Amino acid sequence: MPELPEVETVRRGLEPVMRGHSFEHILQRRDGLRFPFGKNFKRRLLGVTVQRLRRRAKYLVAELDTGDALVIHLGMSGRFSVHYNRKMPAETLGAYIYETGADQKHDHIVFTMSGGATIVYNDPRRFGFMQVLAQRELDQHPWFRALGVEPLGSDLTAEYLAAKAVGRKVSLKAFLMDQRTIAGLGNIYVCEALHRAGLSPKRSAACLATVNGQPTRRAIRLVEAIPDVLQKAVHLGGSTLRDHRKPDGDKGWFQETFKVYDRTGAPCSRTGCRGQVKRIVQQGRSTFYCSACQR
DNA sequence: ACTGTACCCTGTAGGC
DNA sequence: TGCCTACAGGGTACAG
Repeated sequence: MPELPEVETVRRGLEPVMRGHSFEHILQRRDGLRFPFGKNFKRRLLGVTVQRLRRRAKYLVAELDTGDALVIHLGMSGRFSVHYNRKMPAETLGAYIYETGADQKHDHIVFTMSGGATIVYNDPRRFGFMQVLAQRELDQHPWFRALGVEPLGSDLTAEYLAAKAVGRKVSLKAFLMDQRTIAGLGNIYVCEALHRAGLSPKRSAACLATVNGQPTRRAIRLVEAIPDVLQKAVHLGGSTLRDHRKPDGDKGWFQETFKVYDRTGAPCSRTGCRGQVKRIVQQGRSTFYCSACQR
């Protein structure tokens, strides 16, 4: 579900209720999600203060004053909701659910923070996961070790992409979906960025490699299109297809501006292009693109 | 080393 | 109404 813009939207919603506050109560309703939470999950959080909440790729990282970090991945259907103005001991979740009409069945974790906010993690498919890890081991942890550059920083350059693409026969779609290339892209934003860059998702990634030591125009177009589409999406609170919600419950609105994603059969929106959006399957996932203007 | 497929899990939409 | 299939924003294990 959540790609970089959705995770960043969640981070912005959680930060004000987590930063500077400690975990007062934790209701843990199962042993784990995709992976076990870990044996000392609650013990390493209770009474501990969150110093800051940052994002790396599609991970949320709550840095704690113990030197630990609560690391969270939302998988496909994970979402957080924040409830203010009511201090709710974890034991009273039943009452909370009754009051709010929340989905009890898939509410897996409830944090009650010292500042008074109640934070509920809901995840029907349970592809999400969270664990407490030592901050100093994060960089070498399998979840983080091989991640590529952040697309919104200054690290994403045509030269970087070109170097990564040398000799790669995989499709551009698969190349950009790979978190080792660029961290945080997913199906929606890869499709949208490729359309904006005018590149076919079927083309081999090697087409981005340098020619005579110079970055290709294709690589340059991509490193412009990717941050552009991500920034606009963050600005609109991400894309809500079904699950994604900001922690305050609002939807994201970027889906209203999709050029190709989930628009099979629609006329291509590029000025002067008379093509229409096609759907194909690559790596077992849908790809949406315009074969007329994406070459 | 690289590439593609199957799989984890639940819910929903669409065809019949 | 029900049943069936296909598909969904993610990542990983494995086979070739």
